[in-house]
Amino acid sequence: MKKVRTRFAPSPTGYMHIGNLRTALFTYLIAKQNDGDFILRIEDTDRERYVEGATEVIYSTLKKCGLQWDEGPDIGGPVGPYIQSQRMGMFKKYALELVKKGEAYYCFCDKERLEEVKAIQEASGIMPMYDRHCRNLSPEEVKEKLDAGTPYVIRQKVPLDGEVTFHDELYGDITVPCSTLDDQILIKTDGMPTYNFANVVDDHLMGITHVVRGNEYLASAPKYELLYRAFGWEVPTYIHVEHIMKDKQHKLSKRDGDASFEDLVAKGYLTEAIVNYIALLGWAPKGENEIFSLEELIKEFDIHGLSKSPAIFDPLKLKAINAKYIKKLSPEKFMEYAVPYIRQTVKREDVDLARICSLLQDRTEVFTDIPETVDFIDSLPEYDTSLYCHKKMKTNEENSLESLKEVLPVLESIDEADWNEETLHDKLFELIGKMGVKNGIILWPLRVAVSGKAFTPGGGIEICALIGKADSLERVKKGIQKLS
RNA sequence: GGCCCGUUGGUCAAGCGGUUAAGACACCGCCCUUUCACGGCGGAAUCAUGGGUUCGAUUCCCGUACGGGUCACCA
Repeated sequence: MKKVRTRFAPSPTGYMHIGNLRTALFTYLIAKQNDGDFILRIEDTDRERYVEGATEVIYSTLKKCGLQWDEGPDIGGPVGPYIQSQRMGMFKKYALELVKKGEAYYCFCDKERLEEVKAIQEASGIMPMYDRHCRNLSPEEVKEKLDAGTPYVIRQKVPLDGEVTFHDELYGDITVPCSTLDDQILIKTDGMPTYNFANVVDDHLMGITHVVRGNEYLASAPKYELLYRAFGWEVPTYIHVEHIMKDKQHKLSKRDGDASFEDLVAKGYLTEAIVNYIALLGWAPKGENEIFSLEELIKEFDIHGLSKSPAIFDPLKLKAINAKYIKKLSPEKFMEYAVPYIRQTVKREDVDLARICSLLQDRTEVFTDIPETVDFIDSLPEYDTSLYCHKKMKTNEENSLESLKEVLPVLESIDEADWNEETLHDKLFELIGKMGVKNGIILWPLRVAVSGKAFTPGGGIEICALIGKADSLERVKKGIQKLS
């Protein structure tokens, strides 16, 4: 069997959209699970959209995600060049070949005429399409115009009737009447190929066997099919994947601020979690497990598990997956990631950062949540006394006040030198035992008093140990004062 | 508008003619626990709609509704 070769062909826009990254991932997975080659081709022919440094964004994102290519602009390969703008010269020859075969033709219509035709068609409610004015020019007429230097394009000669059937690995066979297909332009007036034409020729020349692309290209697939047939080339396997949506109506877009890989990294997500999650967008694994490393994805991925309806990007689910990856981090690695975030709000030097991290790791979903969850360490936030009321703990403002009044002398009695979790635990449980109450009656109010928050990393004991004796006492007193 | 594609629980989704209709996320309840969290266990679904085909349709066919894509000398 032929060696599998897949390609990722992004335009350098300076921005790696999640949908593109997912296409790259799927493309990579198909290559690797078949011991094939993954090729990177930069499609930079749109000069107007060209952004400085954009190619580097593509390189670095793919590398970070582990999608290493086997051939590409930077490492070369047997079918280069891999930057489309450097391939521009080679297309016209193929278009001319089609003209010779009667599968394409010269068109000398100028823009004005085309617009006129279009206007008339639109006015009469017909779908705008080239009226094939130049389709049947005689060889003499063509030669005459050519000799006169008339500007021209080369158009594909689509059959006037009948239908075309093309195959998509996901959708199966799709049949379309030829009458709905336009005689699309292959070579522009400037001699350069259009995207659709360059794509077909490049894929063939590069020996691409599988093409994964967005669903928006489904409509142009029949024209591709016709082009391949006209050349007599083997058609690659096409897999059209659905879009990634923000919600049922709207695509994930740049302006939402979470559409690109960089956005997600900035939001505190781990690369591995992002890759894992986007694999799950529109693809469902066979088993029940959803957590996969790249290696595991290569084994598990199956294009037939792809969904034919749009996938909606669910930030909540990404968070849950990210949390799982954070839990798997070694304590050292977690600390490396977390400390900069902790330091955004915790400036004091006398805190045990390692302890904060160990308390934080199991309850961190996204790193960017950290600054807010630890902001009480430096200073007690303003809080409402309703926090003291907890139905399950059976606490209310009255008994919380009682508890804090009992707790205060106990805390005061502990020596500065013995101020640690162990001693605090012993002393407080001694008190709990003496009072004959449930843990929560004492511990809940204490946690609220020293943190001013409903959710904290660690309980009252850990927090007291963290912020030290002086602050603990002060905050408990503040609590008593608020409740009195 | 023409052509193409899709429609399963609050959300994302398995499912490919006969199932107690997976799982995840969210939610609720319980349990555990040095209190919140984490973890564990449990809970909830007339498969968009109307017709067929079939002994039997979530699964196949047709229509309807709704949603998406596409109709450039852009990629």
